[in-house]
Formats: sequence, structure tokens, C-alpha cells
Amino acid sequence: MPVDTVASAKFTPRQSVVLAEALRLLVEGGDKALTTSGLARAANCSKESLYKWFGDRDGLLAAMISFQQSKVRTADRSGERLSVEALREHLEIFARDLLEVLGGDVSLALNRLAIGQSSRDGSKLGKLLLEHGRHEIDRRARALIEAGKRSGLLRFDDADDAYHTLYGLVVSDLHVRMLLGEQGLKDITRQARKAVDAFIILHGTQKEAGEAQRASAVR
Amino acid sequence: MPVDTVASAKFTPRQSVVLAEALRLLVEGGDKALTTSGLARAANCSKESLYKWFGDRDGLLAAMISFQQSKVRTADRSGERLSVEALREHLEIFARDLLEVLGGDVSLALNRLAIGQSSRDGSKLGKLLLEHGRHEIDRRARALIEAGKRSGLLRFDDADDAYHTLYGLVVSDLHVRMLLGEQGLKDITRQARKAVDAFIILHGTQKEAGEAQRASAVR
DNA sequence: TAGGAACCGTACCGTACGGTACATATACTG
DNA sequence: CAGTATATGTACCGTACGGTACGGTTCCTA
Repeated sequence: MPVDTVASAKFTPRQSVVLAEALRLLVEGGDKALTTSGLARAANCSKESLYKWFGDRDGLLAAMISFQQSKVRTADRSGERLSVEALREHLEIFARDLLEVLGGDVSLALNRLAIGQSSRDGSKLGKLLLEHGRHEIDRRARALIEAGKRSGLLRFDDADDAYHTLYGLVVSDLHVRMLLGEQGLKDITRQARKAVDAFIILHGTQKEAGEAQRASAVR
Repeated sequence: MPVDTVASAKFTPRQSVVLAEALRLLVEGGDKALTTSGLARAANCSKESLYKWFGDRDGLLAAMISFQQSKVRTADRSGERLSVEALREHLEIFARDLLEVLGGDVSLALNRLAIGQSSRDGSKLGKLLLEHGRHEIDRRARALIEAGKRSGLLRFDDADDAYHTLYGLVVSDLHVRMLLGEQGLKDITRQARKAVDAFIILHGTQKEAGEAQRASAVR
């Protein structure tokens, strides 16, 4: 299945072009810059078409989230035979990907938009973002740690708890800080490695390696 | 020093009343509900006074953050003699307080406001919130884990790293979820205990207790 | 008691937005 | 070729906002 099949199924090519332009405007100037008139001018389309396609402004915003989500597809590398090193490697790759996704300007702009709207629209956009936006990356992480458990490399009772632990170790308060406008990390790799070290200490099964990693955690 | 000395120093009583009303409006209806006319009507003051006191709307928003921050004062219980149990207790109290502060409606409303504005004002409000808003709670947590290290109960090289680890374990993605409009936790105590368990496994010094706690972490 | 500072309430101004209507152009289809 | 669907662009409407101006009131002070 090609990457843009979903996008094509939900939006015509013309609509996709307009939605891409809308995302560009949003990233550049925030939601104040995303006016119907401004979008119509920038995308060389008419306001009437915008309202015909998306209903109203909220429909446009929802379509933008749906459109962006349809373009994100994470590489799912789990399912292979897992060694300790492979598991660690996969976890670190996931952590780096997560930090890069969350720090991407489109993701930040959409999250800012949904957060700003959450007080007025009953969190409709927020729900959209949570349910569809993070679905892919959540699924990938859960598959990974479940595979780790099946291979006897990880131990935990509740996969949800374990995933949230991993998420917290990787992201900490970085997401909110970036949403507030702070510059992203200098060294994503270091942050990812540290988080995975800690996660393996907490949920790894190899005790002797665990002690070695524990010593390396305070390096 | 009384709690409201700072507030009184920065704002007159009348201004404090108006700022409190502004926060109420913001919490109830988001930034769309916080209009100068609406605030003047709700607080029984004139728009002219608002502009005289705060300059413009951005000045009002900044004053609201400053005003709210001046009212938050965290109880600093560190500095006592620390046993393992006392440290754990203090860490759990901190974790619960952190979750309650972040989930408070005023905090959420101000964070949503600053995040929404961050695209247009060059993150001025975001910087304000980060530098002054979390200063108190950060200081308290750092004092606590430093005291734990001095007492030989915790070990870490970088206090900053350790604090961010604790923060991530406690908060995970809850803050962003709440900002997006999701309902807060049902069981703050459980989340706090789990996070502190993990933190002590990672940075505690008592090895035998560490193993016992490690087993309890997957309970 | 006279003067002034601070403040309230209201009216006002310019602007910009969301949304609608219409006139025109392009393309597909029988 | 005629007719229909779809799209553009412009003009328009009502509304609501940020910000300013002004007359009237209260209160403090010389």
C-alpha cells in the first residue's frame, strides 16, 4: 500500500495541495496566520471552495490534522529475532524518532493549535490528535516492548505502564518546553541513550548486564 | 515574609482583584473569553485603567502570569535528617504536588495561553512561564535530591539529569494530554508511588533494598 | 473648600475575521 | 454543441476585537 493512499482516499489532489499550504501557513505564523482569506490567497483557491470542502474553519483544522497524520508512517522494525543488543538498538532508534517527531515544526504547530483550541471546542482537536496522531508511534513502541517480553529480555506486568515509563524517560518535560517555544535538544542521541539505559535497568531481565548498565548510567 | 508581599509589591490591591478576575475568565473560557471589554465588565473597571496599568493586552497576560506565580509558594520540607523512608516519603509528596500543580486549572489555562501565543510573540510568555513559573518547584526538587545525595541515599553525577529523570517518570505524557483537554488522573497516588519506586531503583544506593523494590516495581 | 488624581462607564474608531453570494471561467459529458 | 458541475476571485455582510477619548464620580489632600 503506497504511503499516500490514505491521503488520496480522503482528499483530492487539489485539496491535498491546499491542506499542505495551510500547514505551511500554520507552521510559519501560528493559528493567527491561518485565516480563510489568507489561505485562499496563498493557495490560489476560493473561500467558497474551502467552505464547500471542509464545512467551516474547525473542519479545516480537523482536516489538516487528518491530512498530516495520513502522511506519517513509521518504519516498523520489530518482529525480527531479538538479541539484547538488537532490542537496545531498536529502543534507541524509537527514542530518537519520538524526539524528532515531537520536535518537528508541523507536529509542534498542530499541537499548539489543538491546545489553544481545547478551551473552546471541547477538546475536539485534542482528541483527534491523541487518538489518531500518536496511534502509529504508540503501536510501534508497544509492539517493540511486547516483543522484548516475548524474547525474555524485558519484564513487566502492564505493558501500558512500561510504555509510559519509557515515554517519560525519553521525553521528560521536553515536549512542553518545546511547545512553549524553547529550542529543541542539542544532543538527541545522548537523551535517547540515557533513557533506554534507564528503561533497561528498570525492566530488563539480564541481571549481570543490568548491574553493568546501572554503573554506566551514572557515567 | 507574608505570602502576598510580592503580589502587593508588584500590584495594588485593586489591580490584584482585576488580575484574579482575569484568571477566572481565562480558566472558564480560554483566551477567547479574555477580552479587554469582557474583563472590564466582569471586574467593574474601565478599559482605560487596564491599558494604563498593563500597557496592552500582552502586558495584561504577562501580569497575569506574574501575579499567579507570586501566589504559588511550595512548602519546602527538605533540610531535615533524611532516612530512606523519609526520602521516599518526601519524593512521593513532591511527585503528588507536581501532578496536582500541573493539573490545576489555572496552571493549565496559563500554559495553554502561553503555548497558543508562542507562535506570535516570540515565546515571551513561554519564557516567563518557564523561568518564573516552575522555578519554585524545580528548586524544591533539586534541594530534595541533593539532600538525598548528601545523606548517601542517592547517587548521580548530574543533578540536572537526575531531576529530569524524576520529572519524566512522574509526569510522562500526562501534562501534554491534560493540555490537550484529557481528563486528569484518577489515581495520583499510584502514579507518584510508581515513579518514586523507579527513581529509587535508578538512583538509590541501598542495593539490597533496591532489589526488593525492583521486585515490587512489577507488582 | 477648592483642586487634582485616579477611576468608572460608555461611546467611539479602525480593522480584520468567519462566512455568504455572485459573476466568471474551465472542463467534462451526453 | 449545449448543459452541468466544479472552481476561482471578488465583493460584501455582520460581528467582535484592541485600543482611544471623554464626561462624570469618588476620594484624597492642601
